[in-house]
Amino acid sequence: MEVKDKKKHILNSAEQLFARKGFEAATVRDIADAAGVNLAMISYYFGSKEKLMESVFHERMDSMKIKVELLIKDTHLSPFQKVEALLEEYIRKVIDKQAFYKILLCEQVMKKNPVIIRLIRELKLSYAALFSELIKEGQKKKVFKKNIDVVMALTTMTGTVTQMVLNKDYYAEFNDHTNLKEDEFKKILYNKLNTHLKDIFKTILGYES
Amino acid sequence: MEVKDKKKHILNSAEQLFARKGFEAATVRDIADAAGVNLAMISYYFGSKEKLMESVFHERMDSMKIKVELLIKDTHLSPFQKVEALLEEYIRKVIDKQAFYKILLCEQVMKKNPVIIRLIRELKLSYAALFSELIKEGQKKKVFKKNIDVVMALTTMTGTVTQMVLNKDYYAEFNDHTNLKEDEFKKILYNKLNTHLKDIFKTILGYES
DNA sequence: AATTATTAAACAAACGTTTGATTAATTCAA
DNA sequence: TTGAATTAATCAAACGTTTGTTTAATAATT
Repeated sequence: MEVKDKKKHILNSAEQLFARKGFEAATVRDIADAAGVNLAMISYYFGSKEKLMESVFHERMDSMKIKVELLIKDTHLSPFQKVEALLEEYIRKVIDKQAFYKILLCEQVMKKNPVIIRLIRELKLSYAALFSELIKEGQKKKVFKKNIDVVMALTTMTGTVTQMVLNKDYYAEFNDHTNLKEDEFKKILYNKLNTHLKDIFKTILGYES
Repeated sequence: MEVKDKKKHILNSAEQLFARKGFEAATVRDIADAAGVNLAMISYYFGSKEKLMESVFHERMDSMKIKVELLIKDTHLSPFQKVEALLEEYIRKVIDKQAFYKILLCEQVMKKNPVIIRLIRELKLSYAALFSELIKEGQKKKVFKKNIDVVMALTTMTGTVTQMVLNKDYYAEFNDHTNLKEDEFKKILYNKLNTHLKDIFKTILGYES
């Protein structure tokens, strides 16, 4: 196995175990075993357990950033269609990368690792900047109302989706989806979150379809 | 100091440290030091670190349950006023007990301790039952629309409030509230969440004021 | 020949828990 | 109320594990 593949294996195993057990409870021995590599390779490749966590973030954060320019500059889409696209992409990302979003959540609670805190901050600011831009455009075109609270709106978006990832077992139980395959259930979850948040954002933004 | 007071001291310190550092990273020595008691007292009183965590949950969960009967049976309130009351109480609880809600969040991610999982499950089911009851009443009186997704609605409620607790520093920064006293900021947070969620729930429930 | 990758073993530190001795509080017959 | 007997509370020290990390030897690659 190549070195790059081995590193990726370690990162994947670390991501899964950090999400399932938390940073402290997931031992480097757990991670090494899960990745099928020798214990010492983790220090050899990443320096330390802490830096391994930072590597997970560096690796995964990139895929979390939303293609800003593509969305902003697309003249074929209305402001609300752009917001819809933002919602859709965010929901899809979280559902696809549930493990990482669980880690993200815990790190936001602990606020221990300064490198990670900065990365999260940058991600949040980029979302806020993009969303502000979309809102301004909609307000200029008189389809969004004034005095929209950007942070509050994003809080509902991220909060609803994140909470749903945590509650999905209850949701499946409540709606008799326990016998569904994972992919099918994910699709239902995605659709449900999509229509739900779209409706909510119509209210928040003042848009009427 | 009396034994009961000492136990409460330990529970408080444990709650704070579990919220700040997480279950694994918060050591029993940390907790004992913070509570001003000898290390061995924690095993002596609570049996183990795990059972200490369970005691924190048993102690705090009670205050989390919403007074169901009082709300349901109050004939002076309209269905939406009851939903408003539910929202208000939930927001107030989370803002007041932020430390515990952070622990709650992490435990929902890890799902490690079976005792705690069961407690969380019971809490969620009690909220769902109460909320379903309110919705049915509103539908019978023709002020709420049909086909309301209970889990989804509650997910937005809990998700928005929980996420705001995590994002409150960004919120303060964005809205120039960094120089406010904690109590004043809490009040602003409470009011903002209240109006925000009230608006959202008007959409979700179909109520028009 | 020189660099890189891999390993089993060992490292010191920190962990939750227990021990055994000591002190404080409570019980209860005299 | 007294005072010995019993129980409960407290503590410093030590327990055996487990932790993340390092070492030093070996294998593979360049």
